[in-house]
Amino acid sequence: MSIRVYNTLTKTKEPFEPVEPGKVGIYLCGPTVYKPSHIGHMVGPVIFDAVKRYLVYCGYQVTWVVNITDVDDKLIAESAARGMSMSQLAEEMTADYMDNLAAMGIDTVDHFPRATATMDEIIRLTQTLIDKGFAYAAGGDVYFDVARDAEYGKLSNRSVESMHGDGGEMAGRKRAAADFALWKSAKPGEPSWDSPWGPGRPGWHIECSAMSRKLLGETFDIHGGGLDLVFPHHENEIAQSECAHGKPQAKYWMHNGLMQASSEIGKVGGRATREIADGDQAAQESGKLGKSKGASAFRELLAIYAGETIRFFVLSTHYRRPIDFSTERIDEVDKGLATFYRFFQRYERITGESFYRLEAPASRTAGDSAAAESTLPPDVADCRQRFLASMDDDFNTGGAIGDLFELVRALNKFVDGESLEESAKATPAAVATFRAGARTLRELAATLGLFRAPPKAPVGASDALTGQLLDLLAAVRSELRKAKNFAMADSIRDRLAALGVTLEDRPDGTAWTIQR
RNA sequence: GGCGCUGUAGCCAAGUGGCUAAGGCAGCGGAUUGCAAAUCCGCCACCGUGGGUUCGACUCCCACCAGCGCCUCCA
Repeated sequence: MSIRVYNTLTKTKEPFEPVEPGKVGIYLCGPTVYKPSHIGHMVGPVIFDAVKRYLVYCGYQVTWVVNITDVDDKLIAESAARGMSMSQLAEEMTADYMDNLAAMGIDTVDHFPRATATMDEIIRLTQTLIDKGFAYAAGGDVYFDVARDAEYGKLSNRSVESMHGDGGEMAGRKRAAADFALWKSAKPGEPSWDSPWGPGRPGWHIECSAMSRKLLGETFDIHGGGLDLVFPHHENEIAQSECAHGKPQAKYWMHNGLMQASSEIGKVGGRATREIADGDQAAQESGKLGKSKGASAFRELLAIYAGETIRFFVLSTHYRRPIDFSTERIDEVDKGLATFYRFFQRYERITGESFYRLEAPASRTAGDSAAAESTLPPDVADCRQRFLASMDDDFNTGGAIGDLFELVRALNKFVDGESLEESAKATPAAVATFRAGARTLRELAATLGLFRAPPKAPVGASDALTGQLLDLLAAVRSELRKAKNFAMADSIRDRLAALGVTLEDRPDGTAWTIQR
């Protein structure tokens, strides 16, 4: 009954044991805020939100840090192109990022440190590396001397010799092409900070070393990020932090697979794609989102889908696997998600209370004793065990969601078997058992950040008059059905269906739902 | 070229050295329904190809094929 985590550093699943018993520090590489976020930027936060919730559920005290890199060459270029200051641009894009996180229900991040607010620590860390002989100043720049770090390359499993880059535009100042900048001198007109080496700005990787140390300490538990960051970003971060501190930076390195844009062309198959790929612009869009011009802003996606739908979509696959992004795929998981929402309505019909107000155990131990002490519908306890086993195994959210589907089915089956929707047949004991089962669903889903609040009502449904009119139509139709005028009753149902309203005739009346 | 990942039903996707290989979407039967919807039950996979290890592999090893990522822009 212990959690196991896949560690990029060792390429194996390891038992999860925090550096300090009971406490967990997580650092996730956040965005460089120079453009609005796209769906790829949400993958890590969604996954680690679930990781944190699950760890908290398991009794750990978790501190989760997501950094905001608000100084960088890309920010300088973009702000210049837009004719605004770098800090203005950063502020705007940070707000966009925060809005997106909020829409996704990601409210578990404890700290959002900004690079520009960590400048003292960055400069001190750079100085430490120079003092210890791991870095050198050259013409206002400071570079990390890769040759001095015997362990360089251990994360991405590559040797310094194997790197045959040209060293970039600053190659002339570097001792070796693989050396990377800790500090970059400012060109005229660029934003800059004073430093012992003259005015300049931090290199790309140093800010994460400084911020993680500041908030989580020299050695913390989990460092996360996209798979694309393994090299060079995390490799360099490890080099900086570990050479400066003389101890491991993070115990576990977790990397999530990347969201890939999937176009129709990309799906045609290997050969066809190959042939097209050479010259066709569209074919290039079927690839990595970060590079793709086709990756639209995340807020546009949120205009179509509820945050919960996207969360469900991301979590339905194992985090280390790449996910193909397509609206068809999202539509598909959305249909599965609707099964849960229907169940919640069913729950409300039976118990008279909202599923969302159901109090469930917030910790695993509380859940264990609740499961042991209360009478549960058949299979519910098994589903719970399988769910926990899935999550324990490297946060297998895909498997866990499968277990949730089985749990709902067990609950629905119980409702059918006990005729709980017919008040004459529903016994208080059976309702209590049902409620305990629903509580289990709520308990487990909460660890994935699912079903915390009712989904936003579709457009129109929030309009009181619309609801009243639909109630009226349903009532009229009920009269028609009683009078055996089925032709007219069916016509109403068909015509409402054409408008996107589904009617369900139940023993106790007719329910309507508005499709998106 | 170097490092690494993936290949499971029409589609998406978990998973295990050996009972009937989760789950979702789609489809097809059935129960239920005035008919539907919803719900429940049932059906639908020999796990890329070829070898090897083993009493036994989808699961381990090798080769091959296909797709993908990284090798200093990238969550």
